[in-house]
Amino acid sequence: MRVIQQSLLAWYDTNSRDLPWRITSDPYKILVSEIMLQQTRVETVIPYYHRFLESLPNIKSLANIDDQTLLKLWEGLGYYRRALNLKRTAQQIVNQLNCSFPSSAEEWEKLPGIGRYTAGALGSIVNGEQTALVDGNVKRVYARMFNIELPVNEKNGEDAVWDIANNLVPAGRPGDYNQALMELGATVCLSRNPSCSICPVISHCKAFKLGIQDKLPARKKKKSVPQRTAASAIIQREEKFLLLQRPTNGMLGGLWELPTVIIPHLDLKYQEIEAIFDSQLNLKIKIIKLEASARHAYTHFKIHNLAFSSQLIAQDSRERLRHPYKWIDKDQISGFPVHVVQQKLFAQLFDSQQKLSLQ
DNA sequence: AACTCGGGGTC
DNA sequence: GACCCAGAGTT
Repeated sequence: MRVIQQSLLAWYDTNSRDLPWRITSDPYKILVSEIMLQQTRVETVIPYYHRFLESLPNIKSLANIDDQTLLKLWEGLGYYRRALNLKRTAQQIVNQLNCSFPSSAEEWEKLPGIGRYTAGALGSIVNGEQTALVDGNVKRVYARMFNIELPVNEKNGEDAVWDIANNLVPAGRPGDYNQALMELGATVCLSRNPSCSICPVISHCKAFKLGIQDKLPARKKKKSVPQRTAASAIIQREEKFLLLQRPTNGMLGGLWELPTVIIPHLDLKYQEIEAIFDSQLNLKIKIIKLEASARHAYTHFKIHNLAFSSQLIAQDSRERLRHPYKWIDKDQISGFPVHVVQQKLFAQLFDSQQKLSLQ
């Protein structure tokens, strides 16, 4: 075994954090952790991880859960497609693989929601296979260690890191080595102000030798994101209001919200917004008054979401709605998975006493 | 290769 | 504001 690998493993043995998915060898639990950790920080995942496994302790319980319960467990974690794909993976393991988990990265990667990184993680950690993995941490560590100048968010740079990772993953303790690499990136080889003085592999780091660790890894800049405006309708009937479910295919799929449309800009006349509700949702309403407003930033656009108290005009229009819907009491909201912009609106509408006393 | 798909922490 | 995080899937 090479010096880099020995140094990193020795460092990992005494400096690794006590993360909940590291004290188990249950493939199911490790699978759940890896999916949750995609593009999501360790500290964010931990409470979700515990709650998820408490409700769904094994692969069969996940395979059989209904989507609404599943999404409620995922609520606030983001990238909700991950949860639905994870369930599909569980179903394939139960029904097609007879409850036996894949035995290699190649087999893992055939399952939905498991790409190159996650397959490498599961192959090495669960199966003990000598297989590499590259995530944001590994890109940063290796880009600095080997002075990779190519942008790591483009194919060339990514391939360069994968080549190094494939060459360096050891036959012994591949799972620990891969985790050590990520642990180093998460706690020492930080994006900003890396703690080079305590780095166990500082003597192997080209960037440190050149004093350019702050300039690596190189990334191609992303373009700025557009601003969008949305209008939501608070439509009350007796003590209840109308909630719609978003289509499972698109963004925030399967989650619930007030009837909501995208509008071209902020200062449309009420009449014009009403026409958009009609054409987009088949919902004929009369807007009464602005009640709440929330802003939110997604990865590829920003949104300003307004909420208007409204009246339903055509009583039968609900029968032609393009989405699943429910009339619910405000106390029932907590039973539905709701995305964060709408949570912000609900907080303004219901949590403060002066607002919307419901008729 | 570019785009879609969340949310939150950080500076 | 911009950047980034144990990325994957689609076009």
